[in-house]
Amino acid sequence: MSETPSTDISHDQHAVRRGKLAEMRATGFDPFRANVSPTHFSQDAKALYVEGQDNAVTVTVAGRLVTFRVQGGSSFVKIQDQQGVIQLYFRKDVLGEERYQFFKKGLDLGDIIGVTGTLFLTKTGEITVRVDAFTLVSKALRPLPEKWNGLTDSEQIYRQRYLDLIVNTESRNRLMTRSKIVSHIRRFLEDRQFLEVETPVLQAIAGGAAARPFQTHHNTLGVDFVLRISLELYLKRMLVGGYDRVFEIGRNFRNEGVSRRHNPEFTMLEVYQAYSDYRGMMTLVQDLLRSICQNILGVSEIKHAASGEVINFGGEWREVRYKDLIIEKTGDAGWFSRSKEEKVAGVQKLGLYADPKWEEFELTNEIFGKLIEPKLIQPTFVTHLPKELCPLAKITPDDPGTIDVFELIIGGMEIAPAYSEQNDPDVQRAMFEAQAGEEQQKVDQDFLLALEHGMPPAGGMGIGIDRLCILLTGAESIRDVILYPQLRPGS
RNA sequence: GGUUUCCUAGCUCAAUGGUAGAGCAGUUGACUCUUAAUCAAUUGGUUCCGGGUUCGAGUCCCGGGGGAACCA
Repeated sequence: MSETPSTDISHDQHAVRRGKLAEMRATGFDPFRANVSPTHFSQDAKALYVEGQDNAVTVTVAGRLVTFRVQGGSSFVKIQDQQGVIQLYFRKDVLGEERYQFFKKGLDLGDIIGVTGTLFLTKTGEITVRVDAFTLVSKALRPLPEKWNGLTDSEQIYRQRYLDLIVNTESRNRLMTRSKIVSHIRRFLEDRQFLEVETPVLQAIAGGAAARPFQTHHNTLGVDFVLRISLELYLKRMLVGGYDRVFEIGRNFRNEGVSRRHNPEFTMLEVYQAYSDYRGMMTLVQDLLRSICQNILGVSEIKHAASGEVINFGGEWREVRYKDLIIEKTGDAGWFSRSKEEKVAGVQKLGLYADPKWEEFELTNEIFGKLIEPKLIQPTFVTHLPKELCPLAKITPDDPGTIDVFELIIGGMEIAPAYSEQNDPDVQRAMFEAQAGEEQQKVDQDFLLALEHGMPPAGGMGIGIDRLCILLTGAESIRDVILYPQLRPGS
């Protein structure tokens, strides 16, 4: 007799689980061919419990095993579904020897099961399902991350988001809040008779913003395309087409840096309303953000994660001119009539890097971006921006150097820019050409043709959904509010 | 792109240049109201990869891969 070298696989959780699966299949049960019909989600089920009436209500619930406590002939386990966690109580005398043994030995943390049973209250006051019958409907062949510390390795959190969602309640809640915010935005706008539309991602010219686009190619047409960097120009064509209130929530792509605040693909909301203007957009965005706070977060103020300051969404929102903020910061009432050399010196004096090659408005905007914007924590409408910053807005009637726009800053971040949209095709063409001259951008002639057919006066607004979610969920990074942030492909 | 920093068991983390360890998870056993259940026993390592220095490298050096923070 040769002794068979019994290889100890007890340390290899993957192998152990595969072994359990093989055993089940050998007895004629394949969990991957089983299913269950849940009658309730976990929290809905718990809500059915009537005080003092144990085992009166029968439910079927399903989810992933996240806690497993065997205690001889009775066991408590917990399963997790979309709504959260519910405790289950398994007893040998209810299930019988064979099924109880299958439960004890066949199941592992991470498995997905369905159970039918009755609701009761444990000694310690937790509503629990007393299990009469159960089915395994998916075997987890890999173990879950540790239960107490969860998953902390940021790389694994992003690459295997599903594990993060299973194990880190905070991530789960934060990303679910994002879904609810987006859904609420749709409802809010639809209630105001805005129509949601979808416009092309593949575009011949990347318009509506200044950013480096991703290049791609259509084989059959034999044409180079870019992925859109903005939604703006196609939505405005909708205004020409007679859709007076439109919006799109869509992905934009910018081939630029990746950071805590930037992902190469990000989600924008853009809204256009005919016969409105940037002041109308102020009301709209205030109402929208307050509505999200009330209905989704259930609050009227939130704590700003970075500064610790409490941001108040109620009350009057501050409104201030760009120019006044710059003068205040530089302490120079004559800043805007200084020469370029003086501005370079002025920027450097404030401790910032200033490139002499920059345009004057860029020098000034460096001060705004680096020293002013990060300090604006409470909701602030910055108005009357220099016209060079955006070629798509109307010039302020009594100040040809500025445009009828605002930038809403909250928590030191630009949350929502809005314009009185330029609808004069000739002015628009001149602005495009001036910009094209500087940056060698192609002019979107097709858009100008549309404007020549007549676009109603309109207010337009954009909201960076990712940044809004950072703000409202107290996240530290854009990666925490994007399910699958961009990473280098793993090895 | 630059600077700094991190990568050790399935997960969370230890380890003066000198025998790679702990908790959880896993395995075996006990336990019919547990709450990070408890108790007893126990398995588990290409220390990200490739070189180098050294009697000796998880640790020091060089190159590469990936992550993070700050800067651009």
